[in-house]
Amino acid sequence: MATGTPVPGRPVRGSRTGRPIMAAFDLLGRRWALRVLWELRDGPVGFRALQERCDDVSPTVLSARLAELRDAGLLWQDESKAHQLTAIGRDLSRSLKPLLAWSERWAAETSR
Amino acid sequence: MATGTPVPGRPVRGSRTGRPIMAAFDLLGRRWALRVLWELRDGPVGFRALQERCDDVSPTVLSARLAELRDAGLLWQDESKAHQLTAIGRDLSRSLKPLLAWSERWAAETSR
DNA sequence: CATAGTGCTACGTATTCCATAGCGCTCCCA
DNA sequence: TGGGAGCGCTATGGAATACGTAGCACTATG
Repeated sequence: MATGTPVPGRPVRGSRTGRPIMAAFDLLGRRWALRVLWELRDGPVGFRALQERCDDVSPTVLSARLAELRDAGLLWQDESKAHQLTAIGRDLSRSLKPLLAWSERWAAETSR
Repeated sequence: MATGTPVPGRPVRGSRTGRPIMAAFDLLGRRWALRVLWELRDGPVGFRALQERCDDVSPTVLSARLAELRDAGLLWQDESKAHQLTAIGRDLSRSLKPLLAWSERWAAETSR
């Protein structure tokens, strides 16, 4: 699984260029990846708690996403095995904030 | 396919709440969704051209993603069948800009 | 010990994605 | 007016991914 993790600088699934944004799209465009980052935005969370927050995602997939995001350097595990964001991971989390605001405009738009 | 499209205000795959951000995660967390929005950021593009820009994504998936994004109100087709962003779609595209900047910091971080 | 809780893996099934082929249509130019 | 080239998009079968359930190993607590 480690070698399949998208990382900037080398070709990824869906792009031969290795451009960072393409690696990001590959990494984040996998099921539950965005959600996991989102649920970790306020601090460390254990495996089962994280699973609950993600509407009981199957442990198989959660484990795979966590491993990928860890390999990509976005999160890590402390001594108590809890998962939490790294500095660059928190940075990404902040970069996703505009998405929250957008989604509410989208909701307003859609309900009209 | 139309009924499976995530839309804010009703339950989506991965969340019963229907909160807009969750619908967005479901919609955008599908393969090629982010990439398609990205490639449409500068104006209308035809089906085959879009396919090329997305590193020859299979037409099956491209067609599915386009239908979902269309149902979600993020893009539409003009008379010549070219696909382009709606106002709210362009808004989302702008909201993704911070992601580009982040991906470059990530690349710098990773190569060290 | 026993019980309960946590982190995570195994494994079989369901869903999604993918590659290739090709249909129907329009445009162009002989 | 017909033949070719381009377009948008769908059909189909096989490969990859996600899902759901069960359960193992470990720790803390009684």
